Amino acid sequence: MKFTKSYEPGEFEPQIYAEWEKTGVFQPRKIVAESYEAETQDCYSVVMPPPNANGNLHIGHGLTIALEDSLVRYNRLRGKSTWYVPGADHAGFETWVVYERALEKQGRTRFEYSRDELYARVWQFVQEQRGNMELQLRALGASCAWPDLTFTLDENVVSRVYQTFEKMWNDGMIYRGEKLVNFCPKHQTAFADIEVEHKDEEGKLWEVAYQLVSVPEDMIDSASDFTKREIVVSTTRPETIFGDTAVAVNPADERYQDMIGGLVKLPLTERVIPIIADEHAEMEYGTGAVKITPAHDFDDFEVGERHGLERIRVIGEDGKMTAAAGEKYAGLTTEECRKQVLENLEAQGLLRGEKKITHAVAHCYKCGAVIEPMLKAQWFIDVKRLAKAAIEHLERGEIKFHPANKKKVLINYLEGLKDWNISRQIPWGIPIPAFRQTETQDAPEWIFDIRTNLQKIEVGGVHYYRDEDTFDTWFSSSHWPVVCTNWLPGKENPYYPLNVMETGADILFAWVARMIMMGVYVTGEVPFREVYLHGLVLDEHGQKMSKSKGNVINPMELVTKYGSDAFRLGILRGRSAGMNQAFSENSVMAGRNLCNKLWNISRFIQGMVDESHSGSVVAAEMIQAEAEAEVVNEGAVQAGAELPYSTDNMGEDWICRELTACKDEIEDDMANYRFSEAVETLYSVIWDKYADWFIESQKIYKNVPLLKMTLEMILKMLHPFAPFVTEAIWQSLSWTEGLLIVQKWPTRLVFDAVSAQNFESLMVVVSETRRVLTELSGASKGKKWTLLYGDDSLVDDNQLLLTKLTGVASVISCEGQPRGLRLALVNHEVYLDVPAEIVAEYRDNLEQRILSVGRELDALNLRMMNPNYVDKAPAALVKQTRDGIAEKTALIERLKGELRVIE
RNA sequence: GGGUCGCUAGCUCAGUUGGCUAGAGCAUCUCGUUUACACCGAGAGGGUCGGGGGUUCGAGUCCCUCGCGACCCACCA
Repeated sequence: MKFTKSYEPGEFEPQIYAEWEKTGVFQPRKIVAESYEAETQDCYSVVMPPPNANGNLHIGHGLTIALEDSLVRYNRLRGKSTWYVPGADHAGFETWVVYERALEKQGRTRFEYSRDELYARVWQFVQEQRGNMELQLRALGASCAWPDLTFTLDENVVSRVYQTFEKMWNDGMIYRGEKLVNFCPKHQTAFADIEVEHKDEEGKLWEVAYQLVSVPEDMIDSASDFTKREIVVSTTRPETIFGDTAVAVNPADERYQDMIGGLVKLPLTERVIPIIADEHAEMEYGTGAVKITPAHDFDDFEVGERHGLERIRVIGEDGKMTAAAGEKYAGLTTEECRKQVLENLEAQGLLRGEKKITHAVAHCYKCGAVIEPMLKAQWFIDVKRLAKAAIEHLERGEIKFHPANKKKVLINYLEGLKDWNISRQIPWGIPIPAFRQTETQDAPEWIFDIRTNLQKIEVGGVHYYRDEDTFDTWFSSSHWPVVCTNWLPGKENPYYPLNVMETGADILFAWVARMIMMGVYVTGEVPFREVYLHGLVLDEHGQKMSKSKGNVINPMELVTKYGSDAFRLGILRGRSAGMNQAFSENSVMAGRNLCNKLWNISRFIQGMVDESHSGSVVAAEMIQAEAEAEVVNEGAVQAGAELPYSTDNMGEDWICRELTACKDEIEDDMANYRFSEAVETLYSVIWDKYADWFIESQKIYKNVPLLKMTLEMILKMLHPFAPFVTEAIWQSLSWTEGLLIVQKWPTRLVFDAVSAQNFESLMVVVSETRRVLTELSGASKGKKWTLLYGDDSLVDDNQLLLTKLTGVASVISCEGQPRGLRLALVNHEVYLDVPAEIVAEYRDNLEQRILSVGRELDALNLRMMNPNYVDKAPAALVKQTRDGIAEKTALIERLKGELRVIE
């Protein structure tokens, strides 16, 4: 391959990915087999949160892949047998909604088909749509084990879920109960608590008078005129009046003491209901009296339980009033009914007031419809036991969280968790393996059986009928780490628990909590050792992305435009665990620029390598020989150290030091999931250090073996984050072999510390010279000045390098006769040989500089004058301050000397 | 009602256990046709770290308090 002038990601990415995949490097080296001996230390496992099988990847997936794949590639380079298991989600409800919409477009409804027909149709639909997301994962560079891709409806998933269900069934943790559930009338299904969205909304609180028809006997005297009396209740849902079975007041409420135990006539009906005392009624709220509708309100349901009240369903699953509401109202929508009820109450003079209030209203998270609390027989899991065990493992510190505070948040959630409704009335999902004795919806006897492909089964001569409901997808996906790693009871599995679970912070409760509960329940172990939660990717202004706002960023467009690596680098930068953070194309552009920079660094190095093998080698060697003649390499390499190259100048020791520090930092960052910092470190070492200083210095002193070795090291270190460009370079270089993806992570380099330090000192000379030169450029544009030096061996040894880096005409000794402008350097005697009039022009700058250094000096002196500081601060710090004072004092003296020369 | 997080340069964010003159990317300004790169190079400007108080020799960092913003949980009729 030949190096083009700039890196074109599109020309490399597809082929490179195909080659990785083809050669099998994504597969774990160690597989789970009968004879496998566990060497957990060598294994590293991550499972992908499964994207919707028939969907497209969004920006959140892009972040997930960037994070997970970086971890996986980093650990692969570190020699681990990595297993990154990809997944695809049948996404029960999500997909069902999409399918039902498509069905409706054809003018059909779900009611025209049987459950099995619908299931088959959605299966077909998903197969037709499938595949995009998998291509997109490849485009993002996910180095996952494709042959092990797990679909959430795969046979092994279903059978594992059934085993758990059976275990829970036998453990008495599953029960069927008629309880109030969150029901979406649009989608005709129940939801778990976690799936409903509460939104504060404007509403109205009406006050309705209920006439008393009797009072308790012992109070007959005090309420002799009770027939004229009434009790005014407060309600936000007058349409549910037909379901009222009591009016509740607080037992401590003096206003209503004499009414407790009495009866009222329910307005608009002929029914008579009791007045009861219950803590649920708050004295301060509204009138203090509340109507109780056990079949349509979660609180009232509980009140009803406590008082043994009847549950009357007045709203049906279609969201319309039932016959129980009376023939005048049956069939009306709740909204229409409310209107009529209010009108009729008004007409009868029973409406006593109305005021605006703000209250939380439950909505379907998908369609926004108001959730109707509905009385339904459903399967529930008694989660107390699950939660308790999970909390115990969490409190023992078996899972490390990033960010750490999420552990507390999770425990807090688990402690208050209520029983979990796992029945869903949608056909697309895993059928619940339960059969009832009768054909009607509810039956006294249920049995567990996994023959869910049959509607009717026979057991011991008795017929049983399948429950038509499916599992909540979170019930099956809570098994994800277990099923993806093929965990089996009694069998060693070095990939379970996972090393880390990476997913969005938004599904901490819905998914992470359930995986932990289920993992502990099924395997007795936590399912993962660490959890990394990423926040939401917001748009560039910090706004949530949404279709309606039109600010959605498509990751695939960015990949096409700037390359996969650029996208990955861009999305990782400036991002930390658990935080919702803004994202813009700018950061992707910066990533693209880095890729191009590295590409050109490599192109340049390849050029030097080629040169050293060709005819022009003579010229190169001459320069090098010339350079070496000038260099007195004072810093000896550490005794006993063996180097794969020889260090000929200080810059080489310096870059070895910097690259080693970089390597250490990346290891530290990755151990702590500090992706952004790792990328930042690499960015700075490649650009600000390697390219700006080392490569520049290598234009004078060529050390080809070192150039090769350091470039390889950089490629390896950047590979986890920018896999394509690094592999493309690796493939394009003339001397490298094999695939970069399976190379060995670099080791520390040996360097001479004194030499490295000297180079840094020289860098200061260069920077100062450049700064002064730009400041002078106005008056003396285009002229090339000479740099003079006095008693300065470091400068003396590096004339060529200084000339190259500063762009001066030459660097020569002033031979004891200093002239021109002295640079404001503490440890060096260097002059810029400009005429006196230019030095005079520099006078203002000099004065400013003196003032500024003076201020710094004052600050240091002030610190030293504080006896407490000298006493209590660490000695090293105090010494530093002292040295600083000495340096700055000397510097000021010099600058003042300059000023005197000018005058 | 309970809880979490954030407020640092024009923008988006770093700043790990308190310690040199608070950093980066992008943006802005000046200069630059040095044969790896204009997806570049050299330089510059820009912050009383949300307000107030406290602890400390020393606070962006720890504590208290107030303000603003975001999010999560919760059955207030």
